[in-house]
Amino acid sequence: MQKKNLHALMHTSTHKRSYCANFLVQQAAHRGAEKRGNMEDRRKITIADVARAAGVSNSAVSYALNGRPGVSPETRDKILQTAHNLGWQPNRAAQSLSAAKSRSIGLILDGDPSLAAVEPYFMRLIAGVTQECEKNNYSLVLRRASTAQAEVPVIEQWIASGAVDGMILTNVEAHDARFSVLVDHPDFPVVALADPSMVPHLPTLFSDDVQACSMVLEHLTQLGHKSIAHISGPENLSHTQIREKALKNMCEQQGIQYTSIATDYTSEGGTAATLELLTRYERPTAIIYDNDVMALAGLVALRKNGFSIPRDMSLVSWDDSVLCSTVSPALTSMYRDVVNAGERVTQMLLALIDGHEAPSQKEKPYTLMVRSSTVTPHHA
Amino acid sequence: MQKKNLHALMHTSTHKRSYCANFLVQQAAHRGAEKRGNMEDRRKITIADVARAAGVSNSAVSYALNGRPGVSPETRDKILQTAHNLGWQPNRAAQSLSAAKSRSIGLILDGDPSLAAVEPYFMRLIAGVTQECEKNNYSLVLRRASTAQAEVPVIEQWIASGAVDGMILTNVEAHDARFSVLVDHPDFPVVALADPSMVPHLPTLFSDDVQACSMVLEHLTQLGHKSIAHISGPENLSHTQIREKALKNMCEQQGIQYTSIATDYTSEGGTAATLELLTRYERPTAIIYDNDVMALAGLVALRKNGFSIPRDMSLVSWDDSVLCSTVSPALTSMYRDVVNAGERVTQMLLALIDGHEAPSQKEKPYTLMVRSSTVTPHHA
DNA sequence: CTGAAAGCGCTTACAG
DNA sequence: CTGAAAGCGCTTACAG
Repeated sequence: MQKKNLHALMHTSTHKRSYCANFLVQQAAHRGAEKRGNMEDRRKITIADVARAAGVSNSAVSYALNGRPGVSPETRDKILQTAHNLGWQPNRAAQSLSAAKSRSIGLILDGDPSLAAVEPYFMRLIAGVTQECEKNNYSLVLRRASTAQAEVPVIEQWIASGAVDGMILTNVEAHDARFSVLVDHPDFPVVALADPSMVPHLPTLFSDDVQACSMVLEHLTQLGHKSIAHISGPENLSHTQIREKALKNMCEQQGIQYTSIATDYTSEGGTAATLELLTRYERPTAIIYDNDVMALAGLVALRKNGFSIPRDMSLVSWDDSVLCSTVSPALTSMYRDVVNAGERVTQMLLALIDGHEAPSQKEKPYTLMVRSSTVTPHHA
Repeated sequence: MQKKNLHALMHTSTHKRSYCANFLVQQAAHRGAEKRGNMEDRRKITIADVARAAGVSNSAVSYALNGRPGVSPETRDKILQTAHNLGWQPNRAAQSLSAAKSRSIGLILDGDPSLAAVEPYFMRLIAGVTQECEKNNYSLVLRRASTAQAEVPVIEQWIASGAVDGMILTNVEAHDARFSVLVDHPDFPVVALADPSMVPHLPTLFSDDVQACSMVLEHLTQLGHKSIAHISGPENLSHTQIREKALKNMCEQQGIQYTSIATDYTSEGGTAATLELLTRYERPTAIIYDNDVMALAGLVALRKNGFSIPRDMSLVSWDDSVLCSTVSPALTSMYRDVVNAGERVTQMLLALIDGHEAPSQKEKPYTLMVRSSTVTPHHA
């Protein structure tokens, strides 16, 4: 039925490109062949098929395919050969059921992952995670929830259903709603991307945001800045809290004026917070933005209000995307290798799944990319 | 036991620091307690446990939980209640094995998904796909390959292992290496995100790039442009070919000078192509970029060469990210609802998996976001 | 070194 | 309306 459709479709499109034409002929031939043995073809090839073809028992096949002792070298070769010839692949569900392992790990996208400001982060993280998964023949199972709270049932399901062997926890919040499920199941492997102080009961891969803060501050104070503002992400995120506290403490210690506004990582939030800063009596001479989208928005907003950048205001962006290096003036920013973090957090999780220890680790340090948006302020 | 932990946790969390310390102590206590009943605790709850607790047979439980006839209303209620009390969740592997369905769909990230230029596209697509998956209780399995060619073994494995019930095909190329595997398995559900003319044997969800081209051209010609350049993505992508052909044809028909340079979607590529354009004898008065990263790079490069934008050159970006609306001048760009495309392509795939027809569909039309980067050229 | 058999947790005809 | 039993495809003690 389907096949007839395809046929018709193909024949009518033959004059489009001879490439298609050829393709279609092969298609047709192939389909013709298929019609015959269809019912039989449908069945997937199992270990029993291989056993029959090789003239051995199922268990011999299993041993051979899993590289275990119990078969003679010759038998093993013969089995491997016929398995390959038949195009056998282990049935995932059967393996999982038998082993009580899914060979999958889970990641839940929370908040709005299509929010421009968080897209690059998640995508890079996923790139790293999948990269490492491929190496170990694991799959990444991706699900989605609107809030940390909404992740709870997904996690419960994962644990009870055995759909994944472990998971990666991102966007940790203070008093995170997910903690209690995880505490109830201390043997479910989990690695968090968060500061250990915020997640004392789980191994974490953490970025050294405190050190990053001190790098930024050192850069700015060396240029002569005495009044600095911080336009941050959402207050309840552990990331935000750590940066906020670190910057505040350091500024106090060094006698630097410090002010901050928490916002939401969006372009609009960045614009609004920047404008709010300008209305304050004492204006800062430098602004640190918690991401690049807000930094760009700030740059544009400042210009519209007659500021020349970097002359009248120095800007630092916390995330370093192409945007920072492409825009003019290029933005000084903190670079963090998120792809690598994805790889490492996956390594840790797989170690945990394999029953090893996975002590918390530090990410590669941030790099401060000094570009054109930070200069010595007027009065200095 | 667990509850006590949580309780304690909450009570102590009144002041920040002691929260951590206390938590650890309880953790330790918890683990200690675990050592005893470990063996029993480890076992997941199965249908047999529920049956025993409810005093019925396994099959009765199965019927009740799956909402099938075969159990009396009272029995059903009792079963559902005890299942819930015990925290039963179906074991995924067992269900998959029995049903020969994984309730998962696959997506392979190819090329370099952490390439700045493709990050937003993939992330939005994934956001849409997972969104729709959640609604239908499906999972998204994500894997990674460096090229279309490298996807082939992954696809073969998926098909033979039953790891996923179907897949979404992206970044289709001319003479795509993946076609032959898919042709060999015509019953494996696949939906492509590509123009039907490039994938005659698969249902597709396609954007109307031809219409989009005509919108852009109409906008530019109405402003008075007579010479237009196109800085495109990689030549072998079906997307690129379609846009290229459409723009070329339309320009010819309307007596507009047309030139194009294929590049790689990167910022560097955009810069280089833009500069190359400037060296040509006849300069265009407007440039269409195939993505926003290149458009921004072009804007900056033009400025560095003394061009005032939009006065000396009109710019159009094909993708509309925050970048386009935030930068100054804001870039005129083509908006495409990729999240929605992700949802719809998933709907199509799930329909196919359920044995329904899934005829090719058109995406929501592009919207031309007219902003400040396109104006009437000097000489007009 | 090899084979017959039980088990993983679910579903589903098939008898009662 | 309900229960006993076989089966999905693999793994793994356990006999030979």
